[in-house]
Amino acid sequence: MPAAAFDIATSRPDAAPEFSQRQQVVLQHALTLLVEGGEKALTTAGLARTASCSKESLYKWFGDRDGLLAAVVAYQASQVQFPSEAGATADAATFKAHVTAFVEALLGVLFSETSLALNRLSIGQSNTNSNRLGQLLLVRGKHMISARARTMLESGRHHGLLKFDNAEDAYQVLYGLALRDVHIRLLLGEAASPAEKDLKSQAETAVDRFYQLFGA
Amino acid sequence: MPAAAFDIATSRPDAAPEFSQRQQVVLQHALTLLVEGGEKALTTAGLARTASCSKESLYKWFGDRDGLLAAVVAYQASQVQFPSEAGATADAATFKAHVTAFVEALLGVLFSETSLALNRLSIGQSNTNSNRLGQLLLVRGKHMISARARTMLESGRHHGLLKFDNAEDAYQVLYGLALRDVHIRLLLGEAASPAEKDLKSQAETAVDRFYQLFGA
DNA sequence: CCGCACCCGAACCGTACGGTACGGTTCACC
DNA sequence: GGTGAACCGTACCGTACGGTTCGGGTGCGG
Repeated sequence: MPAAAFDIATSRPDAAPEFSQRQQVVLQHALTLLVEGGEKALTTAGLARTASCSKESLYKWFGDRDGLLAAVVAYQASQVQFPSEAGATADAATFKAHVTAFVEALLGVLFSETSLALNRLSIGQSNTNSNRLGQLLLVRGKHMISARARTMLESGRHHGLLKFDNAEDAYQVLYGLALRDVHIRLLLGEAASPAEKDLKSQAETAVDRFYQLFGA
Repeated sequence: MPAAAFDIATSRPDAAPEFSQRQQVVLQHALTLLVEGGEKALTTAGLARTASCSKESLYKWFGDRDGLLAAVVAYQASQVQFPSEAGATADAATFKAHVTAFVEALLGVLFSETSLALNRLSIGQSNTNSNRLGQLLLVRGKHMISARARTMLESGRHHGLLKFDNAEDAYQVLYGLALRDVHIRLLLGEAASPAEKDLKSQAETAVDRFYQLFGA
């Protein structure tokens, strides 16, 4: 992304955005504004003031305001990292622990204020301008995660630890058991209860129930 | 709501809004605009033109634009009706069928374009102006439904058909099994797959799994 | 020293939209 | 027929914000 404006249409979904150092700092400021005040708090003038850059640079780098929003989503998606799963299927106990760790990491990401803010942004824009943001968040975020999860679950099935027909279906059940209606409630602005903030026990409960349904 | 502006702060959460006939027609037009083009498509001038009323009336009835949005949410929430549960716990089979019907109705509501549009609207506004819309949707929508569901599930437990400690917890699991990540994907603008549109079989699968976890 | 690339800050423009004011019409009621 | 409330249509105002332009400053290669 050296000189041309950020264009989601021509960038491969799995390609790293490769923003310059300066641009990443600006995008981080944009993210902060979004978390604090939602979409209407992210104005080009406000971002330029906050990040101490000129509006001219914003437009040179990101094309227009939509490009800026897309860049923020792409940037944040590239920041999310999940724990590696090397050799996680050694035995039944460590595999289950690995699944639990995955769910806990998933909850940690989805319940973070930045993730909530970007989901709110993408959802709010999802019935305008051909819905680029929603697609971006899905492709760069959810679909990547679900692919990771499917390979993990299929590894468990391959080792005789799990039993299911359709990995995608099994993952969706695991997702539902872990998230239930908490995600939508948080998106709507309700505060999480103390129990819901205990991600570790939430993940354990979800995985226990998942094993009741899909354990071999 | 005869002459005063709609004020969420003073209206009881469980009170019917009681909009006049004319106002309901206008709110229906507003809902249509929202479904078609999202929040930015609902302008006061546009609504006045579409509904053949004057902006002056809009401001007299609803106070300001935020009041209009709140009125739309309240109006639509008052329109949602669930099947009655009279004598549903006669025997095990009819109770399970009743639970399945409830889940199917829940899916039907949450997957409808109007519900999706209002959720998008509320979520998009949830970090601005003290988040009145999100609270309204939660109180008038989700919490009412969850109360209905809890009494239904507790009736099942009372008749020895279900087994759980916490009805709220059990309901959330049922919700998660039914919705999984479909709701958030629809909110983000992804189209539902053919299988996901078959609400009846979706509900049956979810209830079967629910019974595996909580059946007596 | 010159030119060039890059960037900041500020001023500027056009427009869309929230909100208000006003004249004219309908209609119920006396 | 007179009166007043409710309402429509339209014109109008103020402002916020997206987007552009311009002057000036800094660093660098030649």
